Amino acid sequence: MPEPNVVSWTSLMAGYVVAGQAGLALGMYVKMLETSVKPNDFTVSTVVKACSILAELEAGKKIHAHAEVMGYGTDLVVCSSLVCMYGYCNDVNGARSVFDSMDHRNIVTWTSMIAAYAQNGRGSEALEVFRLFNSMVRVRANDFMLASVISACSSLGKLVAGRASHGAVIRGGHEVNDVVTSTLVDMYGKSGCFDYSWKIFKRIPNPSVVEYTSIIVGASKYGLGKLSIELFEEMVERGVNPNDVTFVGVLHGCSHSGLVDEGLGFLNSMLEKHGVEPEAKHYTCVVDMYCRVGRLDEAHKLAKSIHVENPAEGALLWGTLLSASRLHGRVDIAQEASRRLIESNQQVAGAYVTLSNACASTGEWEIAHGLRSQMKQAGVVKDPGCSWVEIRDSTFVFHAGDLSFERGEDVLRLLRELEGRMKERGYAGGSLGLVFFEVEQEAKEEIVSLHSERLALAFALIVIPKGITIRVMKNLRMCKDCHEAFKAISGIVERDFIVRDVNRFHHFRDGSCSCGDFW
DNA sequence: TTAGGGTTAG
Repeated sequence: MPEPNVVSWTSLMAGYVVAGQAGLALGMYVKMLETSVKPNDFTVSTVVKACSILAELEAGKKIHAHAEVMGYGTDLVVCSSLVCMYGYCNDVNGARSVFDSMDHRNIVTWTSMIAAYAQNGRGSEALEVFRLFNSMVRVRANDFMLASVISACSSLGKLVAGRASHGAVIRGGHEVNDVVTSTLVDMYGKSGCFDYSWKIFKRIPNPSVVEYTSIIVGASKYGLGKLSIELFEEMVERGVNPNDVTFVGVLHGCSHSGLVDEGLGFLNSMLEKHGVEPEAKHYTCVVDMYCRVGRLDEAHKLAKSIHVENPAEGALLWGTLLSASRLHGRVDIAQEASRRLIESNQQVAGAYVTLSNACASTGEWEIAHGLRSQMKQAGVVKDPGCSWVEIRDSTFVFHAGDLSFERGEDVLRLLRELEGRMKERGYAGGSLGLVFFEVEQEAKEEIVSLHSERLALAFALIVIPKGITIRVMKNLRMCKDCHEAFKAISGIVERDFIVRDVNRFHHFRDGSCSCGDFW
């Protein structure tokens, strides 16, 4: 074209974006600025989208500034694209400030804001914006918005809100939308209702890779490793190609069900059979797999050989090994793992605490105390974790060892009783977290170091009236045996409430029982 | 010629 105009330039950039060449779209924008053709609002929205895809925050900010100067700072579409861009680049506050600055918003703007929160692990704020949308806007949420809302519910384990959103999906006729169904499969799986997940999944005529992956991840988290392998095989047979996330899902399943050989088989088949290059996250699953069956040295050897792309990836890898070494009393490996975490400035507080606990568990009290002092001196503070349980509309939060809540005494009494009965039946002591320490040579003092999850569970057992079905996750950091014993003793058959941990779905972590057994 | 959604290991 002898004289491309603004529409020609913008079309070309939009074409690059569609074709997955967002970098080239940005390059074209730079070229365009060298000509006499001025960008318009359409151009700006397009390049902002390119920045979103590339997660290029700095470029995005420059374009944002430029847009303000050119007078597009109040345009609805430009602003919506900016909200989305800041969200994709993990600058949620940036997204919110654009959102707040807008005089007019439409459903796309609202959805972008909700998604920005949901994608950045800020589910409660996502739901808060959704509530605001419902109170301010007379338009009904559509499939795009509901997908983000349901995703926020699953990250929070909010089954009540998730069910309500499912209702909105049905009323709006969005059940056929595959993005929506995959969020539902995921949400029910993460909220303790695998049977619902399964029902929804089974009704999908031709599940996509994401829908298959969601159900595989769900099965894996439930300790149904064999089922997750069967689902994987079924999807391959049906010609659906697994992706990197799918492999994380099956490897996770193998790891949590003690299927080491099967897991290694999957790792080795990834590239050859399925064209998916194994990454650090896949090797991390395998490290976890070795750890759960007590093969710490192999896990350690593998961890050392893995190339990590960034500190966060390394933190996941070494954090896995660190907690397993603590559980197995391998102070040597724990020391190396925590050193690596601290040096890379990742989860520093957690690394100190876990190493200190590892030393304490092998009786090296002086080192354990020394590490705590070091933390104090360095001003490193560990945020206490918590668990919570939703009963009807209320949420009850619990912290480890803290009994200062209503009916705290009753909870302690119940746990003592259950613990006593488990011991009578020959299960290892400490399985409910009541630990006895030698204090001052002779006196034995009971120190309550109850896990927050168990407080939440016991509280629910007391508060939920008899006659209501109680369902318990295969969880609570118990091995299979202790879990079965606990279920039998406490008379729990099924569950109707869920105990949540702040570290997302901690309680699914079977295989790491405090009795020390692995399976 | 423009903006929005899903699955991921400790």
